[in-house]
Amino acid sequence: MDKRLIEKFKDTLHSNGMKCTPERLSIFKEVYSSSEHFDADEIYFRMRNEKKRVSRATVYRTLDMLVENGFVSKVNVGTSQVHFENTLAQKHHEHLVCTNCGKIIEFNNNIIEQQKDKVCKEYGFMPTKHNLIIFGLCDKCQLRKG
Amino acid sequence: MDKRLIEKFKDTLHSNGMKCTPERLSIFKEVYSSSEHFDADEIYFRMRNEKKRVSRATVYRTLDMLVENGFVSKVNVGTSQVHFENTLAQKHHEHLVCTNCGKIIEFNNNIIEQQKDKVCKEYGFMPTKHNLIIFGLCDKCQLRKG
DNA sequence: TTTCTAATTGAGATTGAGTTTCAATTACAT
DNA sequence: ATGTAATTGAAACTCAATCTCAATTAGAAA
Repeated sequence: MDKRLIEKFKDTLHSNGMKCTPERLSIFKEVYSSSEHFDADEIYFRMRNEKKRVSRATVYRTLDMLVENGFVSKVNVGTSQVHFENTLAQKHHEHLVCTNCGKIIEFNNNIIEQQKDKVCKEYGFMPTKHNLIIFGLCDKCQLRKG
Repeated sequence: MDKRLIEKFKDTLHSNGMKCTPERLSIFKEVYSSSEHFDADEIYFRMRNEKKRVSRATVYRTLDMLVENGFVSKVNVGTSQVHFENTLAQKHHEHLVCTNCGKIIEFNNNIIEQQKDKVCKEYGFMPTKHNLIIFGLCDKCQLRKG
C-alpha cells in the first residue's frame, strides 16, 4: 500500500501527540485494504484471521480517530451498527440500500448537491456533511420477490 | 383529537387481529398530540407525567406497530436512539440537523425528489423510502460559534 | 351477562453495539 | 539506556432496544 498514505497517517498521529503503535498501523492498513463498506466488528475479525490480534476497544478507538482526521467516514445504512468507508480517492456519494439482500450501490448526483446547497442558503444553515440513503429493492430482488 | 383517526387506528388493530387496549390507545393519542419529533423514551416519560403509566416494552411494541401501519415514520437524525414523527397530514420532507444545539429544520425539495427517482431508474432500483439529513450549524449557532 | 381463551401487559432479564476503567505495557523523547 | 506519558486489552459498564414469562384482560362466543 501507498507509502505516502502511511506517512500521512503517521504525521497525523504525530501532530495530534499520538504514538504510532503497531495496533494503530495495522488497523489503518486493514481499513485501506479494500474500498468496500465495513463495520468495526468486520475489521476486528478480519485482523483476527490474519493473526493480527487487536482488541475491540482499540479498533473502536482507532476508527474514531480515523473519522476525526478524515481518513474514514461514517456511513449510515439504516442498521444498528455504524458503517464506515475509507475516503481514499472518493468523491462524496450517496447510497441505495437493498432492504432484501443488503446490497449497497453508490451514486453521485450534482443536481442533488446543488439543491442541497440552495436549501441550506435559504435557511441560513451551514452544512458540514450530509447523508442520503434510498431504501428499496435492487433489480435482482425485484425479480425474486415480484 | 379527530375521532376519524381513532377509528382508523382501531380498524387497523382489528384487521391485524390485535386488541384495542387502553395502553395502545393512549400511546396512539400521545403520539398524535403534537407534530414534533420524538423518541420512545419521550413518549414513555410524557405518559408517566400524565399518570398514564405504560411500560417501555409496550411503548416500543406499539411504536413498531404504528410504523408498520403507516401512522408514524422513523426518522434518523444521527443519534443512537431512533426518532419518530407522526404522519398526520405530512408530506415527505427532509431534515437539517444542527450539530450544536440539536435543532431540526424540515424542508421539502421537488428537484431532489425528481433526481432521486431518476437515479433509481438508472440502477433499476425500486425505492420504498429515503432519508436525507444535512448536518451542520443553524443560523444562531453560527453566530454563537463564529 | 358470564365464560373462556388467545392476546397483551409489565417487571425484569437479556442482547448487542459501543465506551470506559485501570493495571500492565510500550513508544519514543531525552 | 532511561523515564514517562500514551496506549493497550480484559473485563466491567452503558444505553437503547428486545425478549421472557407469569399474571392480566379484551372481546368473541355462549
